[in-house]
Amino acid sequence: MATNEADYNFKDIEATWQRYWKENETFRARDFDAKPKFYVLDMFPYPSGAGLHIGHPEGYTATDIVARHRRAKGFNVLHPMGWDAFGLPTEQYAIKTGTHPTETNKRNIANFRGQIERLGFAYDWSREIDTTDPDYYRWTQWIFLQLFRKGLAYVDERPVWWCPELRTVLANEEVVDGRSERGNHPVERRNLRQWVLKITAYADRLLADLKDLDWPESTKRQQEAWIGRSEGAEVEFALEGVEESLRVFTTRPDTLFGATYMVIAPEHPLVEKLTLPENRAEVKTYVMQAAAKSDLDRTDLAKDKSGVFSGSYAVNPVNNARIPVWIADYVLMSYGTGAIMAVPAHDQRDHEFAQKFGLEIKRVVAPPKEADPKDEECFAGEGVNVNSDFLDGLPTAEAKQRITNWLQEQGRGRATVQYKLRDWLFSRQRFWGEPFPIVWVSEEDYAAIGDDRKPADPVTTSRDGQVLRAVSVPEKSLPLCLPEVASFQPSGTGESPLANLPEWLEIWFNWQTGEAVPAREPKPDGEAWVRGRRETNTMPQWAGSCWYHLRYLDPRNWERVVDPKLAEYWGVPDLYIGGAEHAVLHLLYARFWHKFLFDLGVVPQNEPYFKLFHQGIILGEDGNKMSKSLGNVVNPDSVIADYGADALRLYEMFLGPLEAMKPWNTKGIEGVFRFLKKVWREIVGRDGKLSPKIHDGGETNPETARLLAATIRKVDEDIDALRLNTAISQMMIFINHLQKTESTARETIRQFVQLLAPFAPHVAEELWVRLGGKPSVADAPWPKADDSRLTADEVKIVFQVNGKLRGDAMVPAGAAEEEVLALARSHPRVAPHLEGKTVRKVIFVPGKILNLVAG
RNA sequence: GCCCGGAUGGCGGAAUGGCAGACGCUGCGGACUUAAAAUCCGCUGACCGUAAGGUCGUGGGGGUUCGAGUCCCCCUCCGGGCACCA
Repeated sequence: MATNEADYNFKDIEATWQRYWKENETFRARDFDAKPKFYVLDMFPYPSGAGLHIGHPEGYTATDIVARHRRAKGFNVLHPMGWDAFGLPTEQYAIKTGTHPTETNKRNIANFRGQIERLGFAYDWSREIDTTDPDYYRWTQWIFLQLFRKGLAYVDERPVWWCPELRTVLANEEVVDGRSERGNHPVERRNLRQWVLKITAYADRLLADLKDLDWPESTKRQQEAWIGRSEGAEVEFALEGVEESLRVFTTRPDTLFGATYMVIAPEHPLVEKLTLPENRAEVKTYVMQAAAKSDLDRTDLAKDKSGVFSGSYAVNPVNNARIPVWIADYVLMSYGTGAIMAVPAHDQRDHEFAQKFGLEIKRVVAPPKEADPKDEECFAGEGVNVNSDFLDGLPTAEAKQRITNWLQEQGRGRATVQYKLRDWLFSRQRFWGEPFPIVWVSEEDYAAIGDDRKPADPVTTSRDGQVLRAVSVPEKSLPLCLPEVASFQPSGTGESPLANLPEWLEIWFNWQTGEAVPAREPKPDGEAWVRGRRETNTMPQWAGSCWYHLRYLDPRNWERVVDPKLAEYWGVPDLYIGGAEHAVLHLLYARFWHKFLFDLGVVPQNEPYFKLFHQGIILGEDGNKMSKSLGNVVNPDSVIADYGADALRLYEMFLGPLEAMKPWNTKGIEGVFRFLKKVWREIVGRDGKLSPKIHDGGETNPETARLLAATIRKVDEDIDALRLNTAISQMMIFINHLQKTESTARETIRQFVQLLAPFAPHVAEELWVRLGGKPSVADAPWPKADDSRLTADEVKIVFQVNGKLRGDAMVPAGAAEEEVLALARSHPRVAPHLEGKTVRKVIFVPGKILNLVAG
């Protein structure tokens, strides 16, 4: 017991019970316990220097309530917490102050952990993980090496997003409207050599398996749209005067007869060959302009079409029509084949282009009669083919089939599927990330190195004219730790600060043991030593969070990512709660890695998160997003100081539906604080002893018994459905009722305290003890609702006349229609409305309503 | 432009097609107090009415139904996502 105090002293109570939970390891999850397991996971935070935000406890409280509820219901609950600690702010701080990120990180984590502990969450801290801990990133590197060996990690020079402010490249997913997702800095296209993960190899599965996931529909749709599967056909167009043919992708092969020109992207490899001498100057200018255009300009909302004629012609395979080949930046090199057949009569973009440049528009699909006549000009819908020779009269779907078969027979095309999803750009030019466990060696040395260090197809680059090939360091030698650096500034050459460390970078490398010595020293003896250069890129912040849900199962395992028996026992999270902002970043990447690990046999499930829920955003009191500049930021520490953690937890849940965006209201927290004080007063008398209202023996007040049963049932169901706001309302109704009663059975109030415990655990522990319970209340089995109390002898029937409420009456539960009808007719408020009318129809819903239709 | 989600008192919100506004906040009135705080009690959608009671009312318009906040169609506004992806 914390105190013998008469008043609700949340400070003492919360400190006491937090200490109790820690000392007794109350929330330790037991491996292989015979109870059914329940794994509930929060998206782990980035431990920023700013400390915990008021939004963090929202999701964390929700999972905590679920975890404590499940525990009370007899589950072996795993509820862990950790740190997604690689990231830019820590590194920026290091650049500014010279403080090593490890130092900053340690401090920030201690601060975050303290804040989280003061909220009283039932985490199993023995499983705490930190993505920047070499013991953790060792396994991030290990998974990368498996990807590398399977050919799913490769190096490619390609136009990538470069952020000059951050001095690093960013993935597609990290760029929003031409700006970096983190920090909102402008980004530009640069051709750079980068590590890329072949997430596209999993595109079909990432899409198809969405159907098995219990996720918010909007998030599933976002992923679906991001993966962007479209079925269509590839068609080969012969080119005049050029040997190569031009391959295009189209989703509308049925409109092939309407193709009146072709467009290739300015970056298309055939631009040069297709440009006739007299067009050269113009094309060159255009291509250069397109290259200089920022992507924001290129995808500008105005979308003013531009392009130039190459001078060359292609041949439409279906009718041998000669059609001009244009170069235009509305065709993207990065999608499909970088070339299209333009059908201006049936594609909006082609139509705009054709109009602007006076190109032929040939209609080949007749719209259905009900189509909007203003679509006459350009009809992109489905209809019936016309002007299409052997396709005439066929509806779109059949025409597609027919022409695709024809192309296949002619060897001029085939059915294909395209995805919008691009491979995942995986390298960053930063210090504070996982180093790639990769060494670059010469072609000759590569040949001598064992196959278990290489992918089937070599990953190759060139440096200063020399061809280099990538080999993995031996798994046994992991982790490859971040070296000490003098400066955290990126190198001036677009490489990470690691490139500034010749001792670390240029090495003699023993490919069998992973040992390395600086290259300036003499080559050590032994056959396995080769000259090597380390990879200087580091992994993006997403890497560590791709698999952290697995490490919690077995956080200190030195031999494996996770013990298969533990992976089997705990499985994947039964509930995952976190923000919706990760819909296509973390949640897509983690699915990819998890599926890959499934394929390797490391885990027995093919998806990491079957049930996902997004908590909403808590806005400032003024209804705006909380921000320092608006001065509307609410600090959790000061709320805890003023009202306590229990009140904060309760209030965040009481604000509204968990998934909703809702404003903070300082007055509102006083309401839940008042509720806690009322609960306290019902149990603790003014003298600090048990309230004299509490009696032993059974509950004597039938209404109390009924309301208790209803409350148990509602709180139970609401927690399962994450309707935590209405669960709290119900508890308020219950306590308001108790306040009006003369006396309450000890057992009644004990059960109520159990219901409160997941929401306000500290005060519940304290009251539980004061009621004679043995700590912890978390160990007490969840109360069962006495359903017999819920079936009343009498029910209220509402009387309506013509659908309007006119009165009500209590009737015996099983009352027959005739009885109720008689009551209604004679009801003083109903009768006047029936005067002079005949009842034409009676609708009777037993136990609910009697509606008289009269006229 | 396309795809989602939403709109309910002064505010946050509640409501298996069946009493709209639970619960909380705010406001008003009252009790306790020398006083204040705290606590407790009552009222608190709009309009008409002394009252009993009545009329209206869930963004707007239409529909289905004995009955619609809830289901269907159209529109407005707000939020989110995608956006030249062929």
